[in-house]
Amino acid sequence: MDERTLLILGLLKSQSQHGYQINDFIERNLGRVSDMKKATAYSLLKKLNESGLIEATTEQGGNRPAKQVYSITPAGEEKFYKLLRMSLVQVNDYLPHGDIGICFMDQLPKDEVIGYLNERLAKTEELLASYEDVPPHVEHLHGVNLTIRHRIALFRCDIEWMKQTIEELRARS
Amino acid sequence: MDERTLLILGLLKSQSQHGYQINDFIERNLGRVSDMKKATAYSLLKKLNESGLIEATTEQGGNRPAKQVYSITPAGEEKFYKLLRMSLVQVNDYLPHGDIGICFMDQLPKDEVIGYLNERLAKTEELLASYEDVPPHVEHLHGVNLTIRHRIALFRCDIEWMKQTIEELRARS
DNA sequence: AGGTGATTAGTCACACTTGACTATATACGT
DNA sequence: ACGTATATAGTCAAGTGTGACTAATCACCT
Repeated sequence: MDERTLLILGLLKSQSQHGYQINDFIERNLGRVSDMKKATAYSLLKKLNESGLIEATTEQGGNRPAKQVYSITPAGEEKFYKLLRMSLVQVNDYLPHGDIGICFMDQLPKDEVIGYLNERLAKTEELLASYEDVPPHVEHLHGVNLTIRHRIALFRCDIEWMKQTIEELRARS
Repeated sequence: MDERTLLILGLLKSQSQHGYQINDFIERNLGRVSDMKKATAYSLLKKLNESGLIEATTEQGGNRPAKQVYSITPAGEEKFYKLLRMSLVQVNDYLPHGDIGICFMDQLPKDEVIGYLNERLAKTEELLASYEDVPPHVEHLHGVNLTIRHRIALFRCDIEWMKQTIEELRARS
């Protein structure tokens, strides 16, 4: 949740905006960095507002319904820097999602498992290709490009591991 | 949540046991594969019991309070195999935890960021070493060893990425 | 026989997250 | 002028996950 707070504060730091814009930006540009959903963003905005890290001004545009425009407060900026520093020193400890299945692989015939892993391997290679093809560029967020490289590296690592695992299974008596 | 169901069904498939044993086994042997907490395990057991995938028999031992012993049902075994197959073909899509901070790194002085990343690098190397040193061995769950290798590979990948990133930051005008 | 700490066994209130829903405004074709 | 599709802006019920708590038993010392 700290990560998500950091994200919202970071976006509001560069520009005041309302919930919709924030969610839109995340969906369009940061889908590879965060999977926060709209409803979560709104509820976080509400919480951050209540705790004084951001403040809302009601904007009346024509005869539209009123919208809230959120801006970061000084307290919010402080929190932003604190969370940013925390995030930068934080070790990534992966719990790869699919590894519980790997634990129980002996419950299926070896050849069937090899088939599934090959399927997974192919899908992962496709996904990797989609990252390699599209050179990303989020205007003022240079760091995003580094995260894309990060994920490419992780996919390659996963692919190597799968190949090695399949090889080893094949070699089993 | 499917992953967690798979884990519980898998453990009950090899042996009927109560909630405490399940949680204990996860904490002791599978801390590197799942981070499911005790309360979650109990609530899952309850749900799986209600939906007929497992069944509970009350065990009265001496004058202790009664405990529930859970066993997998035929429906549960079917579900187990279904989830296992799903898990094996499922692509891992990493959203590395710390990458939101990376996105905003330009908000801090370059040298400060390099300092933090070096700290993170050192911590990750330590963690990697702890995985490399202790040769793991979970008796009847041979697949666990493969997951350990998986995580070692991911740590190495992360380390490479950090080194590369730090290098690039250093090289910036 | 009494105290202390670990082990066994489990519950519960609370926080977080999201799918599905509401509702207005704007664009655009016909 | 009218439908209808899309963008804008947000809410809410329901599900998931867990820290903190309760409570009995056991091991061991003194």
